[in-house]
Amino acid sequence: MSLHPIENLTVTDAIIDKLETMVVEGVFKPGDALPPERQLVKKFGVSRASLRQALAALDVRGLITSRQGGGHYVCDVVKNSFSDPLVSLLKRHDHLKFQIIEMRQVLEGAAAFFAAERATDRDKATIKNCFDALQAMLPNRSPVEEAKADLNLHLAIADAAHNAPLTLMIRNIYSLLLNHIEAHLSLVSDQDKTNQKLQAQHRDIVEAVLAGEGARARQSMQEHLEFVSDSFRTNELVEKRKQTAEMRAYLTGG
Amino acid sequence: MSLHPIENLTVTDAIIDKLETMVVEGVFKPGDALPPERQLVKKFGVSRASLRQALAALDVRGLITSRQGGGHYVCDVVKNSFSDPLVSLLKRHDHLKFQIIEMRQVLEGAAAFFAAERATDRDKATIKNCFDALQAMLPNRSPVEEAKADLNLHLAIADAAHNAPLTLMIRNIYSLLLNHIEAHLSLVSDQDKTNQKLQAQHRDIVEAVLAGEGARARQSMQEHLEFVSDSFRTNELVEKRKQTAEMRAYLTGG
DNA sequence: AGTATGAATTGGTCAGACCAATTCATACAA
DNA sequence: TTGTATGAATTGGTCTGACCAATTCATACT
Repeated sequence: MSLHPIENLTVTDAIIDKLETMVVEGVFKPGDALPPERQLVKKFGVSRASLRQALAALDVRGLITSRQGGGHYVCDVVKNSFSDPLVSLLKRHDHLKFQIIEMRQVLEGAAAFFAAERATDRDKATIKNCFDALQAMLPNRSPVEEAKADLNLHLAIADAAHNAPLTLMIRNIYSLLLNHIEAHLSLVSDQDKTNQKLQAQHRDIVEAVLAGEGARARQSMQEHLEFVSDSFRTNELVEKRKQTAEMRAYLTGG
Repeated sequence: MSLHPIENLTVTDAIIDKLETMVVEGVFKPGDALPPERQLVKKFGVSRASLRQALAALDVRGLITSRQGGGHYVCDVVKNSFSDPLVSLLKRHDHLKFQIIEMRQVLEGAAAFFAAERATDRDKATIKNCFDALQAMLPNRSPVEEAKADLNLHLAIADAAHNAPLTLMIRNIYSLLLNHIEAHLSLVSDQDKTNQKLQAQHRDIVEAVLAGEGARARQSMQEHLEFVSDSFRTNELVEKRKQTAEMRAYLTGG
């Protein structure tokens, strides 16, 4: 067993490649323990430092997990597709979420402004349809469907801004925040007061856009997102309290 | 099952978290070199092995790249999910350039607003230094240097907004438009009237930011970029006419 | 002035030691 | 027999210090 770093310049990269291959080829199956570090070191003829760097890399990639005193274990590789650096950053640095939401206010505010100034008749029809669909959904109370309809309205407005990069960016932000948005909407789905406010805000935005009043459209959109952002924060606190309660129950109840 | 991630038990994880935070917070900006390993070791009070394991993890995550004998460099993390699609779009459709410039107005306007509201004394000092440097450059008439100083001022303001995603996005847009910006600045470098206006606009922006007047900062920034954008268009037309003339001469002259 | 050289800097690797958590065989007790 | 302590062996986590290899940069030379 020889490690020939041909394309890989560093020993560490070669080890990563080797181990990765072995996992993929099924030499080590999911759930299996890797041989102990000191054994791998002998087998590969490398230092423990290099080996451990490689193992750290594989850990980050989600291929293995490690337990001190236990060993290194091959993971059930499932969620590897979600490897966007921003996603993982977002999970580890929660405050970034609110910075992104802040940026969303800026971008969607601008989109609403441009939409009011540039929307074609076709755009306006689409926006109105989305709004009607969202409104017709009130008696339903299906958070998932409502979230989808809500999203459609916002995207219709973004499209009407006729600025492709802007639309693209707004879509990206939505995909980043999708989980949070869905969670949030299902939390507030039974709060009548909140829902009424949201509907009123949506109506205001749509009216402004259809009337071609750019400044008012931007203003309404930003106030709307400000409200959503606040609700976000509030319900996040509620969620944390719930988790605390569950944890307490788990620890005391056995 | 764990409701929330267990505390960081290992030194390596703590280092990863630390460095990640520093990158995200903008302590190290994209393209910057990290301090040498031996220096970080002293600063963090950890061993080089642990530090290097953390660096390996950040490398896998795409936050940094390393060159032997060179150093560790911060990557443009947001590039992947935000501006990559933009690059291909821009190459395929040139007219998108002006839509991107439009978005630049939106983003930098917001950045100026936030900067006015949030800039620390340190931020303000940096902004003022950049402005002074730009102003001191007038007699020089070196378009390249002036472009760089101009860029620095805008980036300093973006940093002062204290919104990491926003800052990165503005940086990305600059890297997208860099060629265009340099070309434009060398075209207008001998137009005294234009330069005077640009200086006055910069002064107005800086004053507003330093005075903490958000609305005025945004307004000034947007007017400034509107002016730049117009100049862009004009000089592009000039350029096209030149090309047309050359083409005609080529065809008729033989 | 341009270039070449070599020392200093900096990342990459290695070796050996010790610490901390886990594992597991053994001995003991119910 | 079964369950449970106990403690040694195993195994991952960390530290130290040394050396190698690529890069960088100032210096001297042409």
